[in-house]
Amino acid sequence: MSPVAEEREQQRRDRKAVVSDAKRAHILAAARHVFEERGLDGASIREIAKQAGYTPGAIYSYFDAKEEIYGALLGESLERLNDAVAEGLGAAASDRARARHAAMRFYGFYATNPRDLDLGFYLFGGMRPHGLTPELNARLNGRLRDALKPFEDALLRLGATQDTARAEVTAFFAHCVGLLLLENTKRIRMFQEDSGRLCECYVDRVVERIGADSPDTIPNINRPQRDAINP
Amino acid sequence: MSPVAEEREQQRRDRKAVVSDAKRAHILAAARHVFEERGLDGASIREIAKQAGYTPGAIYSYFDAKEEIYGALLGESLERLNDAVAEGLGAAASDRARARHAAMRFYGFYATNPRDLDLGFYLFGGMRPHGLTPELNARLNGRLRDALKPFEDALLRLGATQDTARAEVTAFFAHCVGLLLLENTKRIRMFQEDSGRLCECYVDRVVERIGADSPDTIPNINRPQRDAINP
Amino acid sequence: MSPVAEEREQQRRDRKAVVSDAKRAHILAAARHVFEERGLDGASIREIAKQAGYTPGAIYSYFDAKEEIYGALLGESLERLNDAVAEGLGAAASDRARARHAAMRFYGFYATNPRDLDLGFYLFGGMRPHGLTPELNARLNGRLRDALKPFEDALLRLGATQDTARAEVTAFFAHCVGLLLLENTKRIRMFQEDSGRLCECYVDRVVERIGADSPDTIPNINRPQRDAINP
Amino acid sequence: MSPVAEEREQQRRDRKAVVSDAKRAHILAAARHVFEERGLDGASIREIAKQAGYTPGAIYSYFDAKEEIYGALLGESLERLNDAVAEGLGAAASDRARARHAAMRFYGFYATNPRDLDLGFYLFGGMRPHGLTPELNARLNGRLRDALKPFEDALLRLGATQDTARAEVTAFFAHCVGLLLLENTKRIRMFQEDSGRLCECYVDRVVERIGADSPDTIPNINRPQRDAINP
DNA sequence: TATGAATGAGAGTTCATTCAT
DNA sequence: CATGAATGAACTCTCATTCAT
Repeated sequence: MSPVAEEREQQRRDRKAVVSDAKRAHILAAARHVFEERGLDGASIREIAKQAGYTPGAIYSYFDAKEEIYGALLGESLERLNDAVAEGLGAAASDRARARHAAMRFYGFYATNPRDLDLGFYLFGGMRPHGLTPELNARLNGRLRDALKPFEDALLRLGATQDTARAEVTAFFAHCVGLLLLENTKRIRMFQEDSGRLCECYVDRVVERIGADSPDTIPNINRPQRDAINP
Repeated sequence: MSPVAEEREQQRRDRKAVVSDAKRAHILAAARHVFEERGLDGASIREIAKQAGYTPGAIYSYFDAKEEIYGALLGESLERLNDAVAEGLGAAASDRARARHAAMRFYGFYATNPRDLDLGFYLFGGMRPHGLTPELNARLNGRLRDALKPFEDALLRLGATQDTARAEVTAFFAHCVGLLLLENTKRIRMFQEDSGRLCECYVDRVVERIGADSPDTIPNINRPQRDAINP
Repeated sequence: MSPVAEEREQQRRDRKAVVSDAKRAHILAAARHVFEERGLDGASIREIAKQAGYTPGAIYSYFDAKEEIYGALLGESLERLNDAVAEGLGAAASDRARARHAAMRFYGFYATNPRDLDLGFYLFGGMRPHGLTPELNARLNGRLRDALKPFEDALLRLGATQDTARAEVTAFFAHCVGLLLLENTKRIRMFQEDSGRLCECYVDRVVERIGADSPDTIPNINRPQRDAINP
Repeated sequence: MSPVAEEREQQRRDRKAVVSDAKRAHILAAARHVFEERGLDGASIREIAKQAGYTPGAIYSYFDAKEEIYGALLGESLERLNDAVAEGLGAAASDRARARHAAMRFYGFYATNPRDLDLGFYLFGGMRPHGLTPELNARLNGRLRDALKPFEDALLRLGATQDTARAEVTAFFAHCVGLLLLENTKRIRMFQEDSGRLCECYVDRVVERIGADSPDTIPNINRPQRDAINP
């Protein structure tokens, strides 16, 4: 094939790939939509296909199995999470602020997009052979950790040891997840509390504890009373 | 009807009710068993009936719908939870100890019986028309709060205000739930942490914070270092 | 339970069992019908159910899997085969006649019911996990051998050794199967031959060969020329 | 069009035809491969296309339907069968040897390539609208007969009449097919016999019977005992 | 010629639920 | 009270085939 023809061929392939990717994304969007409306169990291939304007069989041109769709959905979700955490992080004026920002952004992402949390737990929980290969699993795990990295880094900068930082991040993650679940299932109302405020409280305490010896560049005038969650 | 006949009729009804309750309990036990072995999705009416020694149709003599079984199961689960939390509580030598005991027992129950957590979240999450009437829902909510009451009471005794105690209990509940979920989905391994230890840490901090002015009757020699989770 | 009640209960169970068996047989008949009309591949659960006047799911009250239907069909077929072979065998006047009768009845059964041959080969060929358990397989194999037993016995009576009899039976079985297949696929026409006559020829030769030293009680006047298939 | 241009056009057409035929053959080879590995049912157009390095749609440039592929495959198979039978036939030292050679080669081909037998029976059995036109059917039938011709000729040379030869060939073909089927479905093991030996036995008997009056040029010292299959 | 997305039909199977008995 | 057959809808997934590009 002549170089010219080769290039044309390449262009054609690219064009096709672009279209194909767009359609895949479209199906994924439909899947997310269905999933948001009817939950994970209600999200059948039929329903996803219908939403996307396809027949069920057509879906299998883009995904090998239903679980692969979920895998892709989770991957996408984690990317958005990372983006959300990173956004505005550079503007933080101090390590304390960075820690708070990173943590609250993490929380905020899932507070705003509750279905992404379901997705994460469903998939991280138990997956069928297809869809979540060990490699994909590792990659997704990595992206989750990535999203918590900024918080961890800030803690380290505040003087925490590696071990302490890791433990605090883990505990924070758990706290977040718990609050979010309570929020999603409306359980938090039962306790007449606001999960966002509780999370902020928790993060502040962690930051105070870790950064006790590291004077904040901008003194934290607004939050003097930290003896109890509810002053 | 003569008073005598009326009494007899009542006795007959009572007898029937006792038998019926026993059978209901038996089916519930079977359901719990199936549910523990195969998870929520794997637990079909057929399977539960088989386990209980019945045919599928028979189940509907005792429960109106599958979800009602789950509701009953959750009710039962919450009773066991309350029992677990109460057990040995009287033997605690101090309010600090009572607080720790109540909290860790709560955690321990779900750590030991992970399926009960699933159950709780499945049902508290979203339920179909049958199965979780508002009244039942309220009752179950109440029992959940009951299980956290001992912890709350201990905090109050340690000097917390009503608001603080409620907030701390809520936050603790969330923390617990988060840790347990991470544990169940093996996510906690990802962070190379132990959820039990993290929970203990969390509880200790709460107790220290609240009980700062209330000297423990038995000085807590074994846990002097509370500056960081990972010393 | 009183003996009377027990007996009644037993009767009720029997009645139910009879009805159930009849329905099972009805489904089997429908399956055989579908199978005869559309072949093994065309015989879907849906089609069988429709034929039997059921919805697809109902079939699974009687059979655990599609292949179990085939298994049952084959079992039934082999019973009919055995019956066919046994019929009129007692009336045979000599061992030679018995041998001929047993062999030709075997052939005749499959010549008359070509689908039963398909069934046998499909199932004996390769079966999925369900439907043809090793035990069932062994039982079916046994019934097939049973159907050839009368022929084998007759050969033994005619003086064949055990080994010779077994080999002759095997060869006869193969010959039969080959002829029947050619017949069913109309290949035999291609050769302008009649498979029934060829089979008779084959059997006669075997009988002559084995029974050479064992004078027939009724001299076989009608078949003097055995030098070639086509005299 | 000028004669020159016409010739050029013809050349172009020829070139195209050659290329097309080569690709067709390539697809056929892929189909055979798939079919050998996964059987008739497992051989999907998708799989064949993948093996051949094509996409499913491309296959339809060369074959109108899946069944046509099978038809072509069978045609090819029969050519190979004819080749196999012919090979080394000239070296046979006597008519008896030729007969034995031709027959056992026929048997050997299918014993070695069991899938070709499946193919033959699948197609010769029942075919859908496409794939096996009467003409193709006639041609394939012809090739099958061709493969049996050498055996028939040898029998004629040994003195058989036309009718006898045809009948014997038919019977042999059936015997072969039966043995091969028993072999393929492992049924022959059930009888603890070896199908190859049984076939040889059968052929020897036919040859002895037919060639009784025609002394073999090379006396058959090695096979003196022909009174029973199992001496 | 080749692509590959898309169709439409269909496969086996499962399930909660109902209901005559 | 208990049975168990039956429903009807749903499930994921596969396939031969078509067709615009």
